[in-house]
Amino acid sequence: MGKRGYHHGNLRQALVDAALDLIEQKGPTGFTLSEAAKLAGVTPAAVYRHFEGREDLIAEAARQGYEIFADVMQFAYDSGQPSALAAFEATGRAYIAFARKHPGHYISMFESGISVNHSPELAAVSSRARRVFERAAEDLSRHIPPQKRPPASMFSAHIWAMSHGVVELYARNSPGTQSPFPPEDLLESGIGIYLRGLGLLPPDA
Amino acid sequence: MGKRGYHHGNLRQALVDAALDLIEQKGPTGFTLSEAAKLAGVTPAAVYRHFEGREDLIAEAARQGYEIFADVMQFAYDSGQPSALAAFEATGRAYIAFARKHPGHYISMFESGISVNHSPELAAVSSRARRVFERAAEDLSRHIPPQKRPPASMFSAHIWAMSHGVVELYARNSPGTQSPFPPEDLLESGIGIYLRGLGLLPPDA
DNA sequence: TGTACATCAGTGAACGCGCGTTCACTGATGTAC
DNA sequence: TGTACATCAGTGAACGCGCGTTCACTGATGTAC
Repeated sequence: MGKRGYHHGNLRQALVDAALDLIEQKGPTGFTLSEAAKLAGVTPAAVYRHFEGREDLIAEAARQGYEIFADVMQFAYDSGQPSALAAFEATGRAYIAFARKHPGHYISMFESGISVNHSPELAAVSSRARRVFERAAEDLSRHIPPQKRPPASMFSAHIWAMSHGVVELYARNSPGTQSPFPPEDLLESGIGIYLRGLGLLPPDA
Repeated sequence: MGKRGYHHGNLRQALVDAALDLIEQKGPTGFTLSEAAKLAGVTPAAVYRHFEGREDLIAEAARQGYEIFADVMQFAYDSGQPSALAAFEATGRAYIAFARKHPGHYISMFESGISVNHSPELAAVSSRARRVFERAAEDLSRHIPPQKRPPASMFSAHIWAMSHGVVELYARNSPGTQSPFPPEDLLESGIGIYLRGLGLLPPDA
């Protein structure tokens, strides 16, 4: 199944890239199939050779995003081993690094309104990403005395929520508000305080 | 300047209410000026008697949202006095209660892409809301020994981020994901752990 | 190597649609006398 | 109280636009012989 040759070469991926560009620039609302086609140097009708339609194209952008996201998180997790704490903190940093480096993907995944159940592939890769996050939380929570240990999934939900909140509120200039601190620092210090609250960091580091 | 009488009575507010309904149901993307007019029982052109256009209508919905939001936060803050901790926790709870009770407003404010600088009124009321939040954080941070005290604005940014993240990720069914915990509990426990990390709650409550 | 043929990615024209916005108007309401 | 007039909220028709999508087609590419 050679993709080289033919008229365009690899229009499918070119369309995904165009969509990511547009979504990054103009938000999920501003993205139109026609414009993505134009950006890829092709007629709107050509899109239908590769995708079922507009939503399907966004879903593919999101899928590729989750794929990168899951890989990046997995790599961060692995590289922090064997320390549970280091692994956990690395996944936190990887989260925000991903959002910064791949804003088009991030928006497709979390702000485009696409359902994670759009396709089985999308559902699969999104839960792969979630599992990395949860595993990091589980490993770390083993260091907490059982009687005061919150469920690992709650733990990871807290961190995910704070990460996402930081990205949405402070890592974009959109709300017109200036972020008072660099998002990376904001998240890192927030997670630090949270982990201290769990007794996983010394009380006065 | 009597608003009663005339043809409709109070079309301006009816349009805002219609917009809020639509935004709540179909997201900021799904909202159209024409549909809002139809919902208010009026021709699209009539909207232009009261608003400059589509964006202006959304901005007014957001403005009313911030107004309610700031009031609610202020009330929560006041009713937690004189305890700084109680006041702080009350504003946290008020945040998520607002998001739950006024989803249309919440979306207009934070997800519609409207700039907080659309109008001076909008900018003013949004910073009023932020100030309540920051004041609660400042009061509370006075109980932290100065040398290990983070800036109050960072503190409030952490809490705001976690609150927003919980709302976006777990208080909507949109991503198809089931929330593993009620958002209220998730946020309350998250804030509790965070405050413990700051030494503002006993280590094993 | 050269020719005939099959494939199928991308074309270009067309469609119906709902959008936001404009404009001259109309007719219910409020007001002056 | 009644009549003439002014106001102006909402109408209805029209606009140009870009959207997503369809369809029969064409012509560059790859393949068989």
